[in-house]
Amino acid sequence: MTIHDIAKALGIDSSTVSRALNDSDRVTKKTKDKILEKAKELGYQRNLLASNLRKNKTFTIGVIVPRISRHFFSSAIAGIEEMAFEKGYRVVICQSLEQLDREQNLIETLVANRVDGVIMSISMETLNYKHLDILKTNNIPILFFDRHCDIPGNSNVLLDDFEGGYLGTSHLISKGCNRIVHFSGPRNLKMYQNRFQGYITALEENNIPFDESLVLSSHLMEKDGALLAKKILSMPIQVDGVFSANDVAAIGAMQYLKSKGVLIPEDIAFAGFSNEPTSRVIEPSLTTIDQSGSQMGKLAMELLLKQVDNKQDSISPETIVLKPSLIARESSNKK
Amino acid sequence: MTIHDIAKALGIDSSTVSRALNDSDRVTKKTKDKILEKAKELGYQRNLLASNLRKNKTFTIGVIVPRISRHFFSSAIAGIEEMAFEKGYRVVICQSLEQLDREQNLIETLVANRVDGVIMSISMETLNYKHLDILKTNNIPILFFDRHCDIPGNSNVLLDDFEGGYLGTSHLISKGCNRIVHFSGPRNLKMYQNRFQGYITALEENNIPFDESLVLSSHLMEKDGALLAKKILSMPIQVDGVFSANDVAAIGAMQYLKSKGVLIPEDIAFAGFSNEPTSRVIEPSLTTIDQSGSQMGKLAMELLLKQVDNKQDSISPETIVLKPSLIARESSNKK
DNA sequence: ACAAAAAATACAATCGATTGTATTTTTGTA
DNA sequence: TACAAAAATACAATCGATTGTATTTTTTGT
Repeated sequence: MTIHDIAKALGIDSSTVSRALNDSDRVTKKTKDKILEKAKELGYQRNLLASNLRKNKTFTIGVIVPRISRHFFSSAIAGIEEMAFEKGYRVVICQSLEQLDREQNLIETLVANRVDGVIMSISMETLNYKHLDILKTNNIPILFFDRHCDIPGNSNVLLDDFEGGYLGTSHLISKGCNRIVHFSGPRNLKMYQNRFQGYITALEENNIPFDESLVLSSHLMEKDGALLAKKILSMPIQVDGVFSANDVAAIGAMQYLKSKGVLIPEDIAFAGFSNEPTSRVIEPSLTTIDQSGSQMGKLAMELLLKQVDNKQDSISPETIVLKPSLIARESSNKK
Repeated sequence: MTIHDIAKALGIDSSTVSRALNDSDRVTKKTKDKILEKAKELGYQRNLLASNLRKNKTFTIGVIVPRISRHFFSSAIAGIEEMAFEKGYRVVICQSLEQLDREQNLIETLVANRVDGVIMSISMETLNYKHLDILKTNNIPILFFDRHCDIPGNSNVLLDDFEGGYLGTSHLISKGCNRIVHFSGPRNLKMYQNRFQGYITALEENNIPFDESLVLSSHLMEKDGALLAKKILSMPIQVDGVFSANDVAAIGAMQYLKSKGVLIPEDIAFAGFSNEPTSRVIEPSLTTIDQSGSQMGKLAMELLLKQVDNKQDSISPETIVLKPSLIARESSNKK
């Protein structure tokens, strides 16, 4: 069922049908009505493949995240999708599963599908950005989101991780902690470096000497948290607080410690990062740094669409750094 | 950059270029190599819009879920996407936000984009399926997933909700409950009807009289759970167990009750449905019915692609019903 | 009522790739 | 060497919608 079928059925030309369906003022209302009615009667559905091909525009944005099922990403996607829908765009969502080769493959597919723009959060394996060149070649704007990427000329929507690290650590200090362990993530991710720097700065500002042995790196999974907690208990120093670079590891640690009879927050206070839904529910509820995925998603899409919609007069790239906020809960509520 | 540019650069015809790029054996290896090299040199990227238009096939599957950020759906999507990727398909993910008009809009967009198939979990507002007709008109196979839809001729991948309802309720009864409230969802969703039937059957088998006033319907959000919990406390009957059709509502209720000093499971035992990550962490940990989203997603995609790939000899629709399993935790561990 | 202006519609090229058919080139064999 | 068969390549139509230009129809003013 095409515009030609409608045209034939009415004995008119397909160009008139096309214009009528696009509500052009080059078609009189009478024929417009006739055409619309016939279109409905025949169950016509515009073929966007043809339309997009001709117009060289797809109203589609590609989104690549490491893993859809991570709460932060799924809520970010929800925000991205919502804003896109509002602005008349569609979204193709892909997951890199933290693998560089998948990421590369996805980029190529998105280019082949002629998306109008790309929003992505790079994988942990991504150390260079050669595979992103074809986006530039094809003049497709890209926006990095959550995970920073320092190739110039692109927009970023990020969280101020330094500030988050600083907030979390300062909070613990203000509650009376001064031997604070930091759970950090893979060292190549800027995000974790920044949270770590925030931790250090908070210590310095409060004249607490930095102790290298209190920084424990891992992949920050729940089981890592439990392992690190075990390590804490075997330390010669009496640890009285933990600032974890994510909630998941903090929760793993808390559960291990609780099972060993350690009191939280009295013996060891906790603060995490990300505000996972679980953190509100665990007992004691986990103090954390909020990073509103949905809001970041909306912002990212809005910013990218500004570039997409004004491609010809090339809007200059912009980096938005969102301020995180501390959510103080019971896990740090030392009296 | 098109095949015509490559053709012109080499002084050959674009049809040969096309065939070379598709590795047809109608092109000799020597010219193939020449073409591939030139394609790489010019940074050629196939235009899938044109290709799909010509081939009338997009290798794209549309996925509509109520809400991406719900854990069950995001893990299902992860499974869907993984299987699609493996089979050479792409996935367009959309959320209906439980709204019928959005759902309708999304269906139309997917049809206009000529997706090869649709996987969907209908919204809570969806009471009739007229808006799905255009899929049939356009000969696009659809598979319903998680939320059953009884229009004939389609495949379904479902959980045995009856069995789940039965398992959860029986478990509570075996722990000594006999005045069990059931939190149910919107009545139009078969899923909730089935969980409810499982609840009734478990009561009957244990000679516990069914009491209509113990069935409380809502949208099963966390705040609904809290509201229903309040209602429970004002009931003339002394309730001693709650079987909730999802974890989220159960958690909302538990938190309200805990704040009111009600002991769980001693005063009121709880069982939920879905095995949300939070359920493992709340105290007491929530007994629940497990439904593996990722596995369901993979299965759904595999089944749909069977239909898509053999459209001409119309594979007969199939309904796969997965068996749920009970995860007994502390919230029902009455001694 | 008629020419000129304006409005409505038709014609035809185009987007980029695919594919059936026609033509040219190569290969093998007598 | 010649000729048929086979292989390689070129030609041209097509997918469905859009859009600049040309043509026809209607409207307007005198």
